[in-house]
Amino acid sequence: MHAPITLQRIALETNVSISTVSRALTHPDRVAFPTRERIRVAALRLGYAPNQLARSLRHGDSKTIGLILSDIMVRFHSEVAKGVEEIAQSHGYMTILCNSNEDGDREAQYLELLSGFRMGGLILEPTELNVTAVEALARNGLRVVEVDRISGASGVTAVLSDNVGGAGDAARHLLGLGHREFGLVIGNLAFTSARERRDGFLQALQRASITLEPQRVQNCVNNASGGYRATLELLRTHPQVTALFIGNAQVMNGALKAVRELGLRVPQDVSLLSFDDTDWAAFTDPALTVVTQAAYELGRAAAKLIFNKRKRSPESIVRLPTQLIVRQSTSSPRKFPPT
Amino acid sequence: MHAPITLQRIALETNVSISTVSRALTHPDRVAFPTRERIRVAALRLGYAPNQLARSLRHGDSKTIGLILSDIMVRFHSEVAKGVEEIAQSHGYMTILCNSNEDGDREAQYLELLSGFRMGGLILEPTELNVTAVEALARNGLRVVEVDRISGASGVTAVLSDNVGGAGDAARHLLGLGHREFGLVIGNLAFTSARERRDGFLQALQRASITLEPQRVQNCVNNASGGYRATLELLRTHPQVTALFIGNAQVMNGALKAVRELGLRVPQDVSLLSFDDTDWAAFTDPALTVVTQAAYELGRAAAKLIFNKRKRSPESIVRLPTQLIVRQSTSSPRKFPPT
DNA sequence: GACGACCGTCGAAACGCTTCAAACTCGAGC
DNA sequence: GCTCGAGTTTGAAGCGTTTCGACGGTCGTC
Repeated sequence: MHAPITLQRIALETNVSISTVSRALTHPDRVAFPTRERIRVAALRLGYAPNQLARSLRHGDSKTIGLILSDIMVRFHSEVAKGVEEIAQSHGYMTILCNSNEDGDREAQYLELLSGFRMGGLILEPTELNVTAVEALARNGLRVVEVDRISGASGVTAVLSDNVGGAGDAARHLLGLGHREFGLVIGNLAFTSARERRDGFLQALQRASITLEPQRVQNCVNNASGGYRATLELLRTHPQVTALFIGNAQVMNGALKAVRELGLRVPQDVSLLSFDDTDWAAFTDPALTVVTQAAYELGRAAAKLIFNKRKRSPESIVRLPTQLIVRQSTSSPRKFPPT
Repeated sequence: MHAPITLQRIALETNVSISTVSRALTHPDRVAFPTRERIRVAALRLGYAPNQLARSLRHGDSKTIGLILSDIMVRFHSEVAKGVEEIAQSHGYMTILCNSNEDGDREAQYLELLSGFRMGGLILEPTELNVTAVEALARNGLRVVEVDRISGASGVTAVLSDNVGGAGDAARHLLGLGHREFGLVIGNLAFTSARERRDGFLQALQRASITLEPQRVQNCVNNASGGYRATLELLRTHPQVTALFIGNAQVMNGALKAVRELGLRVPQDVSLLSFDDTDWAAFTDPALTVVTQAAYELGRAAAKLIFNKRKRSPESIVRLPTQLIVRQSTSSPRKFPPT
């Protein structure tokens, strides 16, 4: 409960001025050796830790970057977070993590608070509700990088998965197995990532001259119960479906539950393929065929854009490839063999 | 790239002093209505966001709490993080998240940096390598709460699962099924959580007059490959084992892989029971019997201790109950029926 | 009509740090 | 002996905010 140690205190102990203490600790070479040592030792003894607030205030930059995620408990997001944190740490920056919970108000609140921290940069998984606020930050010179999806704000860069390509791979895999009756439980179509996955899948089908009625594309919230309900609904109204493309791992969780409850066997009765790999995808029954995103790399790439002082190319979009991992949840359709 | 908006700027625009602007925005009731409105409108128009650094410097407290986790990608940890963030946010605090990766140096580095932020509190999953640093922080008046495990530092409080009780439940469940030949793949025994789980399990066995040779308790690093190797080793040297108690979900992941590779059927050949529930535990083949921790609640409880200004009871330990969830990975032993 | 009370506003100081220009110290050079 | 300059150290200003004591004007009261 002592008062915190300041430069002032060290100055008193060592009989030099505050400015000398400051320079001894931050630019040791510009201070005579004996003085420098005396100060160093005193600082160590007293357990001096520089007040980062004062330091940042003076510098006008706080050596932190902000990270606004929708839900840290979702593995994809935490993987992004770890990538960001990794790069930030290697540049001596700290990461301030905020959970928006896909809530526009909360996101707005964080945006305002973070902008008051004079951060080195901001990385976010945006909702589409605060476009003007984000644009304002970018216009004020803050580096903003969107990840996973884009809000449409101008002046920001983005790091995204190649959703169209990944979904296309998924479609081609299923087509190759002979499927012709598809259903999509795509997640929340409010996000560009979901829309891109849908479009990528549908485009690939179209090349094979297959079009899908809109009712076969289920929009739902990005969690297990959303996926559960949407899957039940889709399979109830379209029992002829032999292959389900699921938009992300959270939704897949609910889809699995639904399929089990309906007593459908995977992949004999219905093939299942989703975006996002997880620790457990290989251990589920059956092991899941997935399109995996390079989440960790997305985070790293986003953070690198913050620190890449050179290239000031606004509004560029970086796309990272996805990868199809074929396991046991997809196979040729039994109900409706290839025509 | 405009210079950031400051009180000064608003003062100029509205022809009042800086101090009046400040009061108009933070204590509106102490400023005459017309002035207050003029200022409010100007601030809004200019997009003023208070410089939190200056504000915090002045206040001597930065409205943030620090959170040092070992690995945000592990679900247990991210769940804790979300709980912490939830409570912090409800108190108007931001959470600064740092990943120590179980690396003592990195933890030390973060401890120093964070202490310079004059935070409202610090929550960490401690290694045992920085006890003195943590004690110093606590002595300086910083509220420190350890979560999941304890470092032994004095002056800090802790929020932990009832590991002994949970492991005891696990043991009693397996004993009840008739198992007598046990093996433990407990994770990293450097942590109190792992030691408590081991001890809880062994104590329960002892009550049933069963003692375990030390070789049947495998220490390993807390990740899938650690669990994989340890499980292989254990089952190689003790093929008579009919039930495996696994220390956490990461290790369980590797254990599952090992058991599969050995061609053992679960639960016919070997029963599997681990700490930590996950999204997927119910979907693995077979669905996993687990002892689940209230991770989210652990995080919330830890954060509440930070904000609980009243009770200044140092070194208290809060224990949260665990729950045994019986699924299909445990059954009566086939190889060695109950004696 | 003068005095005190009160409301609203202002100026200045302070939070802890960095940095620039100025000042000091010494020894070398003439 | 005095000057000059290199090498060190110092004082002061300023980052943007909050807050305290002071100040000026208005109004009620006697």
